[in-house]
Amino acid sequence: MSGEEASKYTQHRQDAIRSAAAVFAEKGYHGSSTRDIAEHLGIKQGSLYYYFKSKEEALAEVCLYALRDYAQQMDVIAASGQPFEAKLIAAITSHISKYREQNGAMKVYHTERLYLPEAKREKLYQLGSGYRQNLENIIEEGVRSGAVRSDLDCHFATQTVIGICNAWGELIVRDPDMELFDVIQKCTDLLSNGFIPK
Amino acid sequence: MSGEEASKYTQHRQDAIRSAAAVFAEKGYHGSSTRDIAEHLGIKQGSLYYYFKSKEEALAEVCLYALRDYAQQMDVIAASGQPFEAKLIAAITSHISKYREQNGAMKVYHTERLYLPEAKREKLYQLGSGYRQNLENIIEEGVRSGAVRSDLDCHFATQTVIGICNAWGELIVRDPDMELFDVIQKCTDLLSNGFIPK
Amino acid sequence: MSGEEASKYTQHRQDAIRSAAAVFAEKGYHGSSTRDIAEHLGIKQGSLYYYFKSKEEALAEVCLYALRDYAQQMDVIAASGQPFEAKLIAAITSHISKYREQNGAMKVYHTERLYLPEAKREKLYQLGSGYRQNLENIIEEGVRSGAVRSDLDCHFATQTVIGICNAWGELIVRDPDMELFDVIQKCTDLLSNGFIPK
Amino acid sequence: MSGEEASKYTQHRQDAIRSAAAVFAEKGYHGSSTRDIAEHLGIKQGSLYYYFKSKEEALAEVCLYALRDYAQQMDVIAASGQPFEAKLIAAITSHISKYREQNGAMKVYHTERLYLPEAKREKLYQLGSGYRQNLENIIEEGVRSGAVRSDLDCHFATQTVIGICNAWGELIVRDPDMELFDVIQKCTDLLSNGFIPK
DNA sequence: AATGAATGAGAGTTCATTCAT
DNA sequence: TATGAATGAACTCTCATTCAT
Repeated sequence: MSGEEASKYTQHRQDAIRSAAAVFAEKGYHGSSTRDIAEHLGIKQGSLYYYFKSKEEALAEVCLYALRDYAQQMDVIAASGQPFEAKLIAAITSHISKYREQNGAMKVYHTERLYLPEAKREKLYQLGSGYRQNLENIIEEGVRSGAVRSDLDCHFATQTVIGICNAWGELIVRDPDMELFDVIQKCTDLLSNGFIPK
Repeated sequence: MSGEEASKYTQHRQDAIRSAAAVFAEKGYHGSSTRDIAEHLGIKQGSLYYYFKSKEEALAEVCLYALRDYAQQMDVIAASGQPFEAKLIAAITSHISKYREQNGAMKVYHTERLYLPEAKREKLYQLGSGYRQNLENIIEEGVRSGAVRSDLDCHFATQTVIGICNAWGELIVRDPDMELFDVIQKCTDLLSNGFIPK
Repeated sequence: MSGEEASKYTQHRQDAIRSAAAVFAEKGYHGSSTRDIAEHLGIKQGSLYYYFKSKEEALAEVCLYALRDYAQQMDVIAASGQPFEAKLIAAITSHISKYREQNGAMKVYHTERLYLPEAKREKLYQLGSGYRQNLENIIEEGVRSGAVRSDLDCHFATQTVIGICNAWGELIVRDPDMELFDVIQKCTDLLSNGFIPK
Repeated sequence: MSGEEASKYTQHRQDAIRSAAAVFAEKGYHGSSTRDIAEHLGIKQGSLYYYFKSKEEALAEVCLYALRDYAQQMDVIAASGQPFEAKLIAAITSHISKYREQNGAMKVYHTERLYLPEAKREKLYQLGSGYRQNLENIIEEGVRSGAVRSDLDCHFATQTVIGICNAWGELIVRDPDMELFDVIQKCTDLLSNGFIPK
C-alpha cells in the first residue's frame, strides 16, 4: 500500500511539474498564472498547492527536471571512449533533443532560471557547470589528439557550442515541423568545418 | 508647440525608452513594474503615462529602438562592395556590439518580444527578417564567389550566425569585463574555419 | 456502538478538545488552523472533522470545557458554611488555578469567546454569570456579617475580583515558573487590606 | 505647499490608523480583513496600501498610537510632586481613560500585540515597561513615605494595578454607558482600602 | 510637464471543509 | 476511524492605469 500510494502522489506531482513546464515555456514565468498551470493540469487553482508550496517552487522543480539527466547524459558521453567527432555529435544531439522533450522544461531552465532566488540558482548552476566542464574537456582532448586545431580557444568554443544548441533549441521548440536530425547534423558540420572550403 | 519644445518632448521620451530598456533587460517585462521604470528615469510612476499610453507600448518602443538602426546598418553592410569575410565580420560586429549599447534594448527585443500582441510583433518581424534576408544574401553571394563552401545550407547558416551572436550577446551583457573585440574575432574565426584543422 | 466504544470516542474527543485548547491558547482562534490542531493531536487535518463538525464547534467545546466545573466549584464554595475570608481565598484559588489546567482553555474562553455566534455565547454567558452571581452573593454576605466594609459596591467588587484573577491568570500562563500559591495569597491580601496601612 | 501637503498625507494616514484601531478592537487582528478597515475608512481595499505597506504595519501603528502619549503621561505623573494617593488616582485615570479614546487602540495593543514580529514587539515593550517602572517607583515611594503599608510586594502591586485597569478598560469599552469617573474612583478606593473595614 | 491619490482587477496563497476510500 | 486529495471562498498584496490639480 505505502509504496504504491507514495508513488501515486509522486506521479501526480510529476504531472504537475510537466504542466508547469509547458505553461512556463509558452508564456514565461511571470507571464503564467498558477491558474494557467492548474487548468493545463485539469485541477483547480488552489489544488496546485497540494503539490507545490509556491509558484517559485514549481519553477525550481521544472528547472531541476530539465537538468537532472541532461547533466548525467553528458557524463556518460565524456566517459565513453569514442573519438572527438562522435562525442561532439553525441553532445549536440543530447542537448538539442532535450528541447523537444519534457514539455519545454529545458527552455524554461534557460530562459527563466534568473527568477529563482540565489540559493536555488546556485544548486542548478553546479549541475549545469558540470555539463560545461565535461564539454570543455572533450574539446581539449580533441586538441591533444589532433582532431581539433590547436589554436582554438577551448573555453570560447565550449560556450559557443552551448549557445548554438540553445539557439536551435528555441527554434525547434517554436516550429514543431523542423527535422531534429537535420539540424543536429548541420550544426555538427558547421562547427567542424566552418564556412570556408578546405 | 514650437519645434524646439516638440524635440524636447521627443528627447525626454527617448530617455524614457532607454530607462524602460534598462529595467526590462534586468528584470524581464513581467518582472518590471512601471514604478521601477519611473524610478530609473527619476520621475513618479503616474508621470510615465505622459510618455507611454501603456506598459506594453513601452515594450514595443524598446523593441523598435533595438531594431531600427540595427537593420539599417545591415543594409549598409550588404550594399557595400566588400568581400565575404569582411561582410561577415562587419555583420557580427554590428550585431554583438548592439548588446552593449542602448541599455540592453537588444536583449529585451530578443527575450521579451513574445509578450507583444500579434500585430506589433508582426511589424517587428518584418524589420528583423530584412536583417536576416540581408545576411542570407551575403552568405549565398559568398558561395557563388567561392569564399564559402558550396555544400553549406545557407538558410541554416544564417540562423546559426544570428544564434551565436545572440548567445554571446547575452554573455557579454551579463559580464561587463568581457572583451568585445576578442569575442567578435573568435566568433568569426570559428564560423569561418570550424574545429577541424585544415 | 457498545458502551465501551462510545466512551472511547468520548475520550478521543476530549483529547481533541484539549488539543484545540492548547493551540487556541497559544495562537488565538483565528491565528490557529485546523491543521495546527490536528498536528497537536497527532492526526491528519481531515480527521478532525470526525470529532468536530466545524472549527467553531471546537471553540465552543473548549469554552464549555473551561467553564463547566469552574462554575460548579463555585457552587460548592458558595454553599459551604465557611467565613467570608475563607470563601474569598477559595474562589480566587479556584479561578487562578484554572489557568494552569485544561491546556489553557480558560484563557481561550476569556480571550476568544467573542468569535462565537450570539446563540452559543449566550449559553456560556449563563454559566459565567452563575459564577459571577455566586461571588457577588459571597461578598454581600460578607457585608452583612461585618467582614466586609459596608460602603463597598458589591457588584463592582465582584467584577474587580474576576478581573484581577483573569489578569494574573494570563501572567502565570505566560510564565510557567511563577508560584501559583504566592500569587493567590498576595491577591487575597491586597483585596482584603488594600495599600494603606491600618 | 510642502508643509501643508505633507501633513495632509500624515492626516489621512492618521485617519487610517484610527480606522484600523476601531476594526481591530471590534473583531481582533486576525478576525478583521483589510477590506473591513478600508470600508470603515471609506476607501477601497487596495487603496489602504497607499498608507500601510502591510496589514501588520497597520497593527504596529495602532499599537504605537496607543502607547505613545500613554507612557509620556505617566512620566509626567511620576515626576510631579504630588502625594501617593494623588499619583495613584492620576495613573488609574490616565490608564482607564485611554480605553475610551483612540478608537480602542489601547485594547488592540493589550490583546493583539502578540501577533507582531519579535522586533516590533520589543520596541513597544520598552515603551510599556517604562510605564510599568514608573508605576512601581510610585508605589515604592509610597512605602517609604508611609502612605503604603510596608509589607506590600511592590512589583506584585504594580502588576495588579495594571491588571485591574486593563480589566475595567475592557468592560467600559464593551459598555458605552458606564460612568468612567465612577469606575476610576471605585478602583482607587478598593486598591487603597481593601475589603476589610478598618 | 508632472504628481499625489485612488482604483479595480487580478495575482499568489491559505484554509475550513468535504468525501470517496 | 482515519486519510489523501481536492475544492472554493476568502484573504493579503501588487500593479497598470486614471485623473484632478
